[in-house]
Amino acid sequence: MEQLFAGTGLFKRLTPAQRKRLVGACREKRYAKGDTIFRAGDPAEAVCIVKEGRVHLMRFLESGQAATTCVMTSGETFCCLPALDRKPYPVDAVAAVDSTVIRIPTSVFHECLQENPAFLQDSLCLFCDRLRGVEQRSCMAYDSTERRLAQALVALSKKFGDTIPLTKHELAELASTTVETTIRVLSQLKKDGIVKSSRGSTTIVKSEQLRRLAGS
Amino acid sequence: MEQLFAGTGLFKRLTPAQRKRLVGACREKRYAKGDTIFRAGDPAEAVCIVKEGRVHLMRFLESGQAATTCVMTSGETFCCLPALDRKPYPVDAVAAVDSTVIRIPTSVFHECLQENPAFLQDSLCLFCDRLRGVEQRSCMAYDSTERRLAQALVALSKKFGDTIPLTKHELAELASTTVETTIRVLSQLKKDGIVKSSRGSTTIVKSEQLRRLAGS
DNA sequence: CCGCGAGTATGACTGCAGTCATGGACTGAG
DNA sequence: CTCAGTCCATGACTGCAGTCATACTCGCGG
Repeated sequence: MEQLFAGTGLFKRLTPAQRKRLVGACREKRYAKGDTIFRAGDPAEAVCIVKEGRVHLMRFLESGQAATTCVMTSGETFCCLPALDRKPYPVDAVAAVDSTVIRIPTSVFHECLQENPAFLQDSLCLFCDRLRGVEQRSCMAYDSTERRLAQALVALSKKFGDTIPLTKHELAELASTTVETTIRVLSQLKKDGIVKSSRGSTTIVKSEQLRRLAGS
Repeated sequence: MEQLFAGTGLFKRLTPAQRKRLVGACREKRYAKGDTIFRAGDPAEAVCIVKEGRVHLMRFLESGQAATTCVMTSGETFCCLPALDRKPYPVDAVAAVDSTVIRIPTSVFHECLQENPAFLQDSLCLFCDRLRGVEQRSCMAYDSTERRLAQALVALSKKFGDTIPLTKHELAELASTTVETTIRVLSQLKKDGIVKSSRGSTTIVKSEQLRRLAGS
């Protein structure tokens, strides 16, 4: 448990006492595949760390379709934003597979923030990065679906390596498109020898070419 | 000059000494319509405040077309992000009309940040808001152009009031669409009595209905 | 006064990707 | 084994919005 906090960059400058306090306060919880961990609009009760499994952060668009904004895997922290500004969660969090999540009460997190300027500064840095990332990605929305899919695959390969264990449906939600279009694009990429794909997973074969499709 | 800093929420908890230092360090500069203030990728030399005029922050998409991400008017501060993380500007800044801009050297801004935790905290808050805003808007990309335009108009009316002094071309760049489509949509809205429009400006007539089109 | 450029407007055409429908393959439960 | 449910795949159709072409109006400079 301790090493979860040591490993996560955000927590690296906590004092030992603070770290201990966090560890003492946090609770572990299991979720079955498909379970909702929290919904957009819920009060932000906890900062979460994925201990094991995979959690998707998603928004539901006006059109009714779901869009996955972020895939969190083992060791990753999510929803520090609501903990920092004490506003409700902005997204839904759903367990994409059976998962274990560690929950740190917002209040404790917030206390540490108040008493530790170094932690405050690291949080600010994290947010600078996030902001750049989101602004970057928000342009990508106007690209072709092929490019969006390529970008999604490239991003995922940083987490999962060359074999990405997501269904076509999940890929579609990440690229904000439909399953059908996802399959059509992947079929084309397969013909070009850029990826392989099987039930529930997609494997990148020529990462260089894929990266080029994604555009930089 | 002083009141610019007092007015901007971000600077409200600077000490008098810090405020004086900022005022002493900053330089005023005039830009003609169309001038580039800085380009994406340039090192972040200054935090900017629009003293007078209108500045557009824009990105150039892979497709080559320009997208305006933000319209800054008198009194507004922009590009604190690069000042905070000391990375290059992420967007281009262009004077949309003849404008005067106050430039605060990044170094001074950064010094204040280091020595003043309250300022640090306010910066973090600002970024929380920005992050929520951008994430919100990034979903909007997948809406219809009509809704995007409606949202752009609603947002602009908060800065300019009911009459928005932008050309159709500028509106198009804000909604990430083309001039032609913008004109077509506005024509429809005009027929429905929701807006009026003339050369170089658009006036909102039925803001309630427009807001409904924008979706919440 | 004329010419030019910017802004606005409209029509015709096209293409990307979403929708709908159908069917096959695999997996797990009972 | 059977059945149901999920996942993958493909074809036919459609519509939104982008592209291209054209033209009118306004304002400014020479």
